Amino acid sequence: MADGASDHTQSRVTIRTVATDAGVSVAAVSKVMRNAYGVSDALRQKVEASIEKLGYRPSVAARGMRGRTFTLGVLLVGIDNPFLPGIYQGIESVTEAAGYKIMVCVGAARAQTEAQLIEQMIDNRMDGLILVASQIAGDTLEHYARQIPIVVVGHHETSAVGYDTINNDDQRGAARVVQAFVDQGYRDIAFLTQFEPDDHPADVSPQRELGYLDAMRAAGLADHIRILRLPQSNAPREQDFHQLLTSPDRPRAVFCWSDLDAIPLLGAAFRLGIRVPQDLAIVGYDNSPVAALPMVALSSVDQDGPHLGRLSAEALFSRMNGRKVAEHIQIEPRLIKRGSL
Amino acid sequence: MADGASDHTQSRVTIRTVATDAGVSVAAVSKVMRNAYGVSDALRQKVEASIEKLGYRPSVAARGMRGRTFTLGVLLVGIDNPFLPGIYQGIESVTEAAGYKIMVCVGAARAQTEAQLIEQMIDNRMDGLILVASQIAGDTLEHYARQIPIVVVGHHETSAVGYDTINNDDQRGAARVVQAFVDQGYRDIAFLTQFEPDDHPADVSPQRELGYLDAMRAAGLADHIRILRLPQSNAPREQDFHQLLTSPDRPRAVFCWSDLDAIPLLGAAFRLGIRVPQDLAIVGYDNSPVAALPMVALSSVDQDGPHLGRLSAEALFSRMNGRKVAEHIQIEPRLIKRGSL
DNA sequence: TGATTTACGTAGAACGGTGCACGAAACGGG
DNA sequence: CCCGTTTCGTGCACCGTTCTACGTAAATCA
Repeated sequence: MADGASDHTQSRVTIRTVATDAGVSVAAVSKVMRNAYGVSDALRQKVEASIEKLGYRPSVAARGMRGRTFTLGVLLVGIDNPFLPGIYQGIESVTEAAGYKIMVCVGAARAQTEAQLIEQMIDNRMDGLILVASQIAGDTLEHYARQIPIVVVGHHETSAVGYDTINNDDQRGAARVVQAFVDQGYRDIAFLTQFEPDDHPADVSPQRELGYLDAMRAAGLADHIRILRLPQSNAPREQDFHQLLTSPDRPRAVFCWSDLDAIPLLGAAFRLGIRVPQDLAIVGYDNSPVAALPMVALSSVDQDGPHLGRLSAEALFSRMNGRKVAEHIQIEPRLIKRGSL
Repeated sequence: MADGASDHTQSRVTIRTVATDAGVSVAAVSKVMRNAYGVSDALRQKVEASIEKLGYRPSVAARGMRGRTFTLGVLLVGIDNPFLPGIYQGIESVTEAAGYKIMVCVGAARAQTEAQLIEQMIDNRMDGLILVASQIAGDTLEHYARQIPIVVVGHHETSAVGYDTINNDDQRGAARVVQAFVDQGYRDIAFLTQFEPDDHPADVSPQRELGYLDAMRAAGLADHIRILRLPQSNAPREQDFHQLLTSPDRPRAVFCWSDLDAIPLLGAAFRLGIRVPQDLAIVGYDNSPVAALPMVALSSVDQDGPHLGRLSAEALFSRMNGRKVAEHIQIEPRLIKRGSL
């Protein structure tokens, strides 16, 4: 445990330093910084000159104690999820234009860790929070939402009252996949997931499962419904896939809840010499960059991450500006067809 | 631009609330929190009971004004670089054990943006900084290092005095690749990069270039030295690759500065029907997860990101504990051979 | 037992900002 | 020319912690 402190005593330039240098009061400098009402041009220029000269930057921490930090917190599920960069980029484009900064916390897809990270961001006095694919339960979120404006992306809490949700329509996306399979003449279509729908019904995977079930029934394929539920894990699951693919009743087509599993599955098939799509058709979800590689050529549902990101940042701003009634937006997913289907 | 503030006036539980509730002074509560000297068991228990009851969490921002925040800042080049998750995980493993939190800023591989982000983290009163693959010039870093303890990963500033650097030995890694090519009988070995060595000689790519040059000369292949320098860009570069691969003097073997370019190059080759490795051998750097997919099977140099991460966090802690003399650590890279070579 | 430590708890001044309340000019209308 | 408005700048009380300095009571020693 680290305990001592080094002497990085570069005696920081504070608002007082600037005030002294410019020969005005501290309050005057503060006013200039916040461009508040009641500042003459002469004053403004004096102060700005001193700020420039001294290289003054206000302390976000200190500012946060009374005012706002102009910083938004973004909680990401993990750092290696291909679905995140697009969303992040969308968020950033909006926040940057608004002059807000972003601080990121990286979760571990465990609800308790994520709650800690949310608290950390609150304790760091962020002005608002965007939670991406968080697994936290709805009532916990309502609790935090009373303390800070929150927008959730990738989590379907449509009855949430204290915060907004932004999603692609996962049920519709799943339906699109089933439809595409059916159009190609497939009937034996399985759904692969690693989540129990009862645990976190608001998560994306159960939503996709629901969409799959409905679409299969609507297509008259209720008898062919088949859910392959892997044990939940972050570890590579080559064994599971190997077993699945070599089993005598291997499905003809598999819809994977995410590219995260679809791509390794494709890899396992490749290794076993199973031809895709002749012997096995696969479709994933999230349209990660890897899916687009020609040697992968995985069909996948695109969520338009940047759009989701932009919408969530905009929703957060409007909420920070006083909107009280919750918004629940869903955008249209799009199936990108490649060689695997 | 957002300007109003909502009424998230959940009147936060502060140290004063706790003090009143427990019937002690504010200072006493503070002492318990920091488990400082001079607290009786009775006092501690009273206070802890109140903390528990009220769900008190200290404000990091306020704490940062006088003491330490127990939070480290991590600056990442971008969010979609496959080389980052491993490093991040390594950092996290040691910071978590030490009871420190992490806040992340995501750069854009532009020096100016990154400088702003560093300032942002300083302004947010982080206790120390880990910069991953930052492109900031050495003297700028020295400047910031006077204000806050800094460790740099993935940037070879071996003469740095005010901060530490942790790297894999990129020159050696490159040499390993050349050696492996030579061992297989290749002579026409090109190096593919998108960076000018003069711009940022401390970056990893110029280091790998240097290692390539030395190794080629050492192997008596000075005449076969060939640097393919793409225009620097984040955009997909299918055209560049297409042109390179269809050119009459296409090299027999290509060592890519990073999997970031090696994988798309492999994709372009696949699309053109160029057999790998029969017609074209490719080796990358960073050993990203995608490289391990059987249909990709890209040979690549592994840096052991988690190890780099752990070392950097440890270096940061030791620096925060008062070490003044800079440390410059290099670990051994390892070539992972797969089908592409 | 009296003198000295030692242990414990508290007051209060920082830290670096914000923003309200106030006063002093400058302005303008009758 | 007087008085009510604006306009501009300042003083100061916060915000939620840390931490030094200090007072008091208990424990230790001679």
